[in-house]
Amino acid sequence: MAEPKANEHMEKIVSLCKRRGFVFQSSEIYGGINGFWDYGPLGAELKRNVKDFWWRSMTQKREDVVGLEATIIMHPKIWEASGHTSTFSDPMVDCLLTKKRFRSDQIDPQSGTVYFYSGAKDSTSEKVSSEAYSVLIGNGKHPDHARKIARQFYTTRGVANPELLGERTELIEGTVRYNPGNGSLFTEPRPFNLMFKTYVGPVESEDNVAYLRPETAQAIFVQFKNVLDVARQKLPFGICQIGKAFRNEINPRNFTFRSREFEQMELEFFIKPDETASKSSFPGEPGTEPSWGWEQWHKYWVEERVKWYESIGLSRDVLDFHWQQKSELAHYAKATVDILYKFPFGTQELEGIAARGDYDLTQHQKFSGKSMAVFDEETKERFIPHVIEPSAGVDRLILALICNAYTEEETTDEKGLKETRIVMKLHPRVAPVKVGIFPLLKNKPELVKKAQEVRDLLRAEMPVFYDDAGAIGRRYRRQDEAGTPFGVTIDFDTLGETPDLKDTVTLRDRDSMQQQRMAIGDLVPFLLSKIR
RNA sequence: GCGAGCGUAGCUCAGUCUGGUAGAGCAUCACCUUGCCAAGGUGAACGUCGAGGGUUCGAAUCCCUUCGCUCGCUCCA
Repeated sequence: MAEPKANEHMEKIVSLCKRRGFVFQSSEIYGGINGFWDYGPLGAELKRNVKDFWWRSMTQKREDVVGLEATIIMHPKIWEASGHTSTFSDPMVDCLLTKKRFRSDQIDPQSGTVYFYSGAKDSTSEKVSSEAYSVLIGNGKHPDHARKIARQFYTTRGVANPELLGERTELIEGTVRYNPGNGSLFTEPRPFNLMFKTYVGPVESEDNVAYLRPETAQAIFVQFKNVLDVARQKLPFGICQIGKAFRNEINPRNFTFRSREFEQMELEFFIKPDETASKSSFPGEPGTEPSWGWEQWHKYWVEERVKWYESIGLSRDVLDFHWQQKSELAHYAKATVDILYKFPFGTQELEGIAARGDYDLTQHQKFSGKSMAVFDEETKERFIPHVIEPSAGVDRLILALICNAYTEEETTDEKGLKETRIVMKLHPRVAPVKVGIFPLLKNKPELVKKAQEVRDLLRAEMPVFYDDAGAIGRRYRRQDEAGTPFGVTIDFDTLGETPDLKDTVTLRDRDSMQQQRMAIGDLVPFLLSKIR
């Protein structure tokens, strides 16, 4: 049974997240709030490290990508142009019999005879349902069709042997209130707006409705021209952004995986349309070939992103890839590749890399009336750029890193007793704390003093954690759970008990538990080489 | 949103059926001990039993409502 095991595994991870301060439930003392999560001390550092590393990799280390930080609340027209206002607020209905959900605007109007019932009573017990119900059947069909469906419905309402009450019929035309599949009545249409709504200004009127952005991408598109004007970039080039987005999810699930408030790291990489690109000069610098068409750029970014995940410890064998079929593609996309991680609760998406064509800029040109076209000096052509969009969810990446790092190791101690060592094998680049610093013994002031000197030396360069409480092994194990990749212990040799070893410390590796002797002066360069 | 299960200390859980003023282990803090891989000693702190309401002389326990979590369905432009 794989299922209970996966749950058990996930529960251990959730438990560790709370115990060590990676993730807390938002507003916990008030009972929590569904779909919102906070990061504790270790989680906040981990997330910051991931975002900083992404930002450095995407923009600071590249010539051809610049950054942007836009507001969460933007002009509501943006969401009309992007299609979110219409597709995010469909009225939905549920079939009362099968519970299947439909968009009420996609139901084909039907005609026929409606059989109404006021309720049903059980023929063998006293049980009664007084819930009204009705069934639509095609004209000329036998009434028993309707009665059969109605009896099924009342059975689901707890009436085991329903005897239908108050039957009456009515001819009806062009209704969308009944399930075309089985004739069952739907629930009342309920609006489903996945965007969080608010009002700009003190008056709550329809004129000043605004939305919390459901994705960060649109901000980049609407500022495209401004960035192009100031950034001294030529196509192809990109604009990236890290920021919060909000979706009022129907059903948040799987710990932080699907939250209502989440953070995205997105790049919109603008390229020439294939016709223009094919006339452009070749070759350029690696990663900036101007003559590449969208398919080459798309592949390029998929590969870049996979390499990036590898560089923070998510190797190709824990990732999975899904090239979306034509039928799965969103309305704006020419091609989409999902990068997925094998979570304990299933293989789920971390990032989507979409070739969006010129859909977004064209929409904004249409809705704003402002030209989004650029002029290409080389080919003397004007065109609306096309876009490749690698869009990653930060919070689900953090969860993937945590799941991937969580390791239980069976070890045997000196007495031959089996014990479990829990280690968070986070990549040193993203680990919240880089090094733990320990005096071998607390009750020897010389050791403590020297350890504090080492702490101060290292603290200037990286996050450190100083601990002198309890046995040394216990302190190592505590840092194992926090994911701290290195431990430095100050012992009597550090103080010069063995003259050759004066001013050296033991450096313990979290994953192998191996120790090596290192001069204090070598610590900073060594550690920096591991964490950068 | 529907259905099922669950909610007691920081964590894992016992106690709930059979109502009588709250327990264990681990973790935490202090001191001691500890010469390199946790769980030695002493002491301390920690829960209005998810919340609200009801029944009762008395509710963690029974009833109702609600919030949260998990699973299945649904949803995920």
